[in-house]
Amino acid sequence: MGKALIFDGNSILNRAFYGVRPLTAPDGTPTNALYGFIGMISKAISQIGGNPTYAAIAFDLKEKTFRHKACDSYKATRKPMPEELALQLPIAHEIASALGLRVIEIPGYEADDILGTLSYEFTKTGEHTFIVTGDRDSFQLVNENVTVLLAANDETKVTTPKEIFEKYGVEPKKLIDVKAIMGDSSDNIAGVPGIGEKGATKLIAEYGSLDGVYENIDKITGATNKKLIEGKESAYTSRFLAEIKLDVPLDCALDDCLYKGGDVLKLREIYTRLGFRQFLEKLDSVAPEAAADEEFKPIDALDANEKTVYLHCEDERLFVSCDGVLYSGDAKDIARLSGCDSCVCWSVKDALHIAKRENLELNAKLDDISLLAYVVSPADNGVTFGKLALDLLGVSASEIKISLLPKLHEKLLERLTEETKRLYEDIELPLATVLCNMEHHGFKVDKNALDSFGNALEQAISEEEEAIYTLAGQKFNINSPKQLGAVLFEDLALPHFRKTKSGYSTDVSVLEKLVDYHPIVEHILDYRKDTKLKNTYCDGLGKQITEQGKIHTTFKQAQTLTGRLSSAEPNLQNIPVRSEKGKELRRFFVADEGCVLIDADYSQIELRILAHVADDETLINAFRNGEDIHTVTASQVFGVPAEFVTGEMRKRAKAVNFGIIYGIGDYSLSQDLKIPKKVAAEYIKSYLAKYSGVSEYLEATKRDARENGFVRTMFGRIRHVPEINAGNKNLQAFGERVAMNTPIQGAAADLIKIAMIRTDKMLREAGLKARLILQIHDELIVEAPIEEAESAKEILREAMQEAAALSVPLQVDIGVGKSWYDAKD
DNA sequence: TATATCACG
DNA sequence: ACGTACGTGATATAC
Repeated sequence: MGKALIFDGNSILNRAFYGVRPLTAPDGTPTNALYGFIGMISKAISQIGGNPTYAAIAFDLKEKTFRHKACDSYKATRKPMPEELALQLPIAHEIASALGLRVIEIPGYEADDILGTLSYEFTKTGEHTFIVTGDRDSFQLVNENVTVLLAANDETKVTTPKEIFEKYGVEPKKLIDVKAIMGDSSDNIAGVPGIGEKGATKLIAEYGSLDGVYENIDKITGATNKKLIEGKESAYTSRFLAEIKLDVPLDCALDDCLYKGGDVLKLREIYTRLGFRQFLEKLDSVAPEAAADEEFKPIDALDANEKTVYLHCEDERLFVSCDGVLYSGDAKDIARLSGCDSCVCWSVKDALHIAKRENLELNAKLDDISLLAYVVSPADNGVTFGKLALDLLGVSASEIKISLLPKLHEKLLERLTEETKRLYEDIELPLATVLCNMEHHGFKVDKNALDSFGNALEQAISEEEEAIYTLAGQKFNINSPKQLGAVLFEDLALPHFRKTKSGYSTDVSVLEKLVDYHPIVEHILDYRKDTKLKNTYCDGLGKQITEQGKIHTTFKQAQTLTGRLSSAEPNLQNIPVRSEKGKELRRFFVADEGCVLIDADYSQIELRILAHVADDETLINAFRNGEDIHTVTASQVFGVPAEFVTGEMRKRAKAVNFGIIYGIGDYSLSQDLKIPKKVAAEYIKSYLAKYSGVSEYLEATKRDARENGFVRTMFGRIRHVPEINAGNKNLQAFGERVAMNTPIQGAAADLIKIAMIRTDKMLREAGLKARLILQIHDELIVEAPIEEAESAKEILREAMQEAAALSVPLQVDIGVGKSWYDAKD
């Protein structure tokens, strides 16, 4: 017996639209529904074991406001399709067809009726039919030859007659009669008013059908009887509407639905247009294109003198394109590039690292393609070659192809605006050199002390383990949220406050609520803290210490959506500080011999930027007068003079200030402060009333984002916010928060980058050996020979404080010490 | 590979 | 009725 696979096109496209986060093609077309659509179709094909004999997809035609028999209110109340989805509908047709599905639309009939008819016809030819849909209407079609695959967000659930009987208590065909009585508001089927799913199911299970119910109407008593009699006409109309037709006049022969596989060329074209890299790569693996590997000449043959060269460095290898000819060589061959006029790199920082190691200077004018791409449009999870090649050139590539660098460079220059050009030239590009030096310099760490701290933790962890096992009365893996959840919420029967998609939540906020219920909880919290410190910091960092006793992080400069740097392998931007025990780790981050560390951080940088960009009088005055900002906010929000602000009021005001920066919500503020949502909402309202400049600014920013599709920092950095115009309400709300937060967080990121470039420059010009070694978003660390400490400190202060002239002063707090712990006070 | 958790600003 | 603050990276377990 062969297999026939048929899809409810509108239904799965709709599911995909609401289930997949917003995505857009390079030209701005929304593509999220298409992305999910393709995924569901491929998944269904593989789920039925591949190679169906027949494959088709049914769509509703647009003008389906009536259904065969006059019923003019039918679906009249349905909301119109959101524009973002409507735009994707014709492309879905195109894709379905390219995937090898026969597309069927019949005027006057719904997709359901087409599916019904097809399954009926396929059953006659001896096929087993699989119907893929997102809603349950098709369940009435299920029988031993017809299976429904219900496409949920992530999984498809197979539905057989047996399962329907178990779940609904009637056989599939009887679902029509059930629906005739219970109705279906989403389909505007009235049913019998007053009887719902339970009652309808019971009636049909007992009397077999709608006719059976009315034949036995005398046996039915009470209110149900009355409702049934009054609703009889509606019930029969509803039954007509609920029954899927099996005799739709198809406009094609069954043989037209024979499945012959997808059209790879056509799919490649569509996926490229839409920016679907992953699907493209899958196509490539199925039907590899004759993409000839790049051929390289030995680099000895290169004469770069006064030329423009394109360079990519990969570990120890160099790849160069010059005059359209490709060369490859070793790190040492970077010398061959001296004398070139212009060196366009994928990553200037990588190139500088190699040059540094070879004790060479790259004198040419340098350009950085990844950074150009970053200022043009920062990407989710960072700028990568693959994404860029696809967006700009429509080429699918999983690794860097040197031959494409010239084209990418050209395309990016076309997209550069005056503002992003300045951001690139004045900030990102010069910063790359600074970061290279910081990474190369590294941070000295006392490995022995780190190890002994780790051993002490180990001791504590064992004791906590013991206590936990004893209190639980069993041994189990405390690190497994699943096992821990079972112990806490089943064996010990503690109340669970929250669930994750895979079970009970066991995170701190939950555990903290449980400490008074059982002594085990305290131990688990300690165990969590200590294993985190041991695994991530003692052991994790320990592995990264070089023979020279230093740790060299890698700063990713084209990674975040806001313009911040990120630090990885290891991450030195999340070394503990909030807890006393964790903070101890900073004692092991030390200055080199004869040196001290100078640690400087901006005070309230984001609120100061908010004051400036929002031009809020109250906020500006508070900063100009050097007042404590959280106290001022408390005084405003709670309507009391500053001298009457209590510690608790200040704490709450501080949370409100954070909330404003993040794009506030009453629920989250209430969670944070452990106060009722209503009270939190009042705080916010009160804040926005007092800080009218901020309020107006936030509204204007959201409006701009909706109109332009992106937001911008005062230094010209942009971030696209497609979410703000999404169909999904939660996503829209997220888009609004992003729109409010990014200009602030982003400007702070821009500002400290400027400060870093200035610090580096000023230290060098002063002839000092002191150097920047670390950045943690609003904090800079310089390592300086002891005798330079004072001058380096003043340079750092000036570089940071005068990085930009805002309408409020920038305040920098500085400490000096032998270790990071000592330097931060 | 994805999820849960937790470290930071 | 639902879901809930912005931005990251590392580690563990479990699929």
